[in-house]
Amino acid sequence: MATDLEPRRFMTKVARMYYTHGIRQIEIAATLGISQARVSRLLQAAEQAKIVRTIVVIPEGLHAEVEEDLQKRYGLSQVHIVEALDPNDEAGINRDLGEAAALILSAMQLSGKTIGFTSWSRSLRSLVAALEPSKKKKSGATRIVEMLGDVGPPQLQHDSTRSTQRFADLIGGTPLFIRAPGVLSSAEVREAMISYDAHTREAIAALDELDVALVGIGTCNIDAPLEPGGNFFTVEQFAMAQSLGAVGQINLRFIDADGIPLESELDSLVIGVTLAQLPAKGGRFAVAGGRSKYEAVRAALRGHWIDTLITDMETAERLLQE
Amino acid sequence: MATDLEPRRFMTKVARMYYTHGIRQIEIAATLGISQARVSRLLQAAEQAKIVRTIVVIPEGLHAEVEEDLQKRYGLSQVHIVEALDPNDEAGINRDLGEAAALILSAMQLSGKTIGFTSWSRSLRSLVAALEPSKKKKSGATRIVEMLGDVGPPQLQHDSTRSTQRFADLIGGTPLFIRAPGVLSSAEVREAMISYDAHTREAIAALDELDVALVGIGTCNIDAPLEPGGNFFTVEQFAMAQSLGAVGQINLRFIDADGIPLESELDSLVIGVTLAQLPAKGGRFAVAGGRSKYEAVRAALRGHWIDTLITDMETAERLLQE
DNA sequence: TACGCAATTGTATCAAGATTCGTCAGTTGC
DNA sequence: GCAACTGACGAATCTTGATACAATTGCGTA
Repeated sequence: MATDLEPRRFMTKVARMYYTHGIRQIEIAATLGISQARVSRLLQAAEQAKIVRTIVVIPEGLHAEVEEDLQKRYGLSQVHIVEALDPNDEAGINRDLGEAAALILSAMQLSGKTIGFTSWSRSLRSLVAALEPSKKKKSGATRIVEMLGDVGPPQLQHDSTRSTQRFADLIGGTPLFIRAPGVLSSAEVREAMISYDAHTREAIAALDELDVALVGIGTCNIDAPLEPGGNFFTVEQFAMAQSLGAVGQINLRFIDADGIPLESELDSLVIGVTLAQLPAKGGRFAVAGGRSKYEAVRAALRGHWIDTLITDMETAERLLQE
Repeated sequence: MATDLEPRRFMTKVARMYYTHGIRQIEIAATLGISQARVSRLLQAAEQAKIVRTIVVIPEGLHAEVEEDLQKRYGLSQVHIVEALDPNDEAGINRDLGEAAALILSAMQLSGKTIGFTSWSRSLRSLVAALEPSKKKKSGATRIVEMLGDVGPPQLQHDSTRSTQRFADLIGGTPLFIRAPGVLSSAEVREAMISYDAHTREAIAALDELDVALVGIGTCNIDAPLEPGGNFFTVEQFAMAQSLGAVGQINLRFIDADGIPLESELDSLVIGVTLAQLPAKGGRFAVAGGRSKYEAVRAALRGHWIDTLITDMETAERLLQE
């Protein structure tokens, strides 16, 4: 009888009985005339189908003190701190930061804005993975612009493109892709690449009109999934940047320990946002944490290249020391 | 050290480990050096403290067909249907409807609006009970206006006032109370009561500027927590309304089976919103269901006094028959 | 029609999590 | 200063929920 309800309906019914009304599985089974095992499985399915969502809200002001200190110290508009489970597990930290960032972002008013996105950043891809679909009205005026061309191996490029697409879908905007390598072998090739593709030109033009930028902060090393050369900097180029004093980079624009941009011929090889193009105060987001990125994050803060930071507790505390 | 911050922090940490990372309670206990029992208790506490929220999303379009049919049939802008566990349990239905309505309402843009609220309605009080605090910026311009004076015993009046207050808090607006009985013994007393209190006058004035109204739909009987007489209609008055053809009432304004307002001297005894004051199309909300209210809901729909309905499946299907 | 394969469901069992109960530390009151 | 009280905690225990496995159903194919 009740069994001939459509599966989704049935799942919802059971889920509501279990979670909303707090009825035990056996009782649900009894009233519906099915076995307890089935109830258990239906609940699993409901969770799988995202009918049931269990979220852990990080209470506002949990880390209020540290957050405020950081805000004052570096003149930031917003700071969010996530407690890391294991300070050594950078992948885990990135996931956690991404989730937190997703919550923060979904609470923001983004429609109509032009949003720069760095799809190769792991933490930002985590963000997208954690974003929940919201039924906000789609606004065609909202644009999601990639802020850097492709970097790394083809697999990563796929992931990146999918992230941008999904991000745009979830936020209800139009994605603008940069379908060109992020790093090229010479300034001439770079020019050629830009003139080559209309979509890319459109995206690059949009970089001048960013309202919000989700930037990636990186070290001066080549991280795991990236490969030197090809469409990325070579080991030598990184070494050269370091010899100029670079301690980190923001979307592949190198900065020194004080956040001063280090201009070099490397800049002319990159297809992507420049530091000067970053939006005005209030729209410069970074999601970055973990020990390896500490120097880079500090430099970015010192240079005021970001004003909204989502990071882990350990990094936050180190940023406050000295 | 920090007063009650430490436990919350701990709860959050454990909750994140358990729910977000899916670690078993024993393992959490092991890594944190506490017992499994404590982990279990912390998780309960976290749920209690609303740090962990488990919500059952009613998938969009689950009842699409019935909802659309209802929309067309009665010219409604929105219909939401909730599956009732037990069609006989009116209290349960009200809770369910309230929860659903809370979800819908929280997805709406309400800031800056003037919102009429009927605090004695059980389903609307359920709505408030189910509303989650949202960290939307408080807008002083948002006003929550009571649409009816006090009815029923003192306890109910307390609950009503608290509901209105809480609703205003959660939505981020200012509450405007009507601190006067909802039903008076004569038109003269009514006038006197209105002129008596400045707050009440202010609230009543706001009723002319409603953007959204959350109305209560009622039968022509005296429901459990209400008492005849005093600040409510007497049995005789209800009987009189029925003899005029009333099958229900919207905030104590009687209507017949076709939704035609039944004007009588009873109207001059009520301190509250009039049907003419209801906002324009799109802002007339009703949360009502259960067998007893069917006639009244149908009448309200026929008269186009509401255009957004949240009801239960059984009522919805009955509304589509005949 | 019979057979085989896969998907679905229930039974029995096992693991995970909730709860009971006794202990202990910190408070209150006399 | 010493009961009596209160609340937090962990070990043991009991309950609840997940799962392995078997039975059953449904369906396409020979």
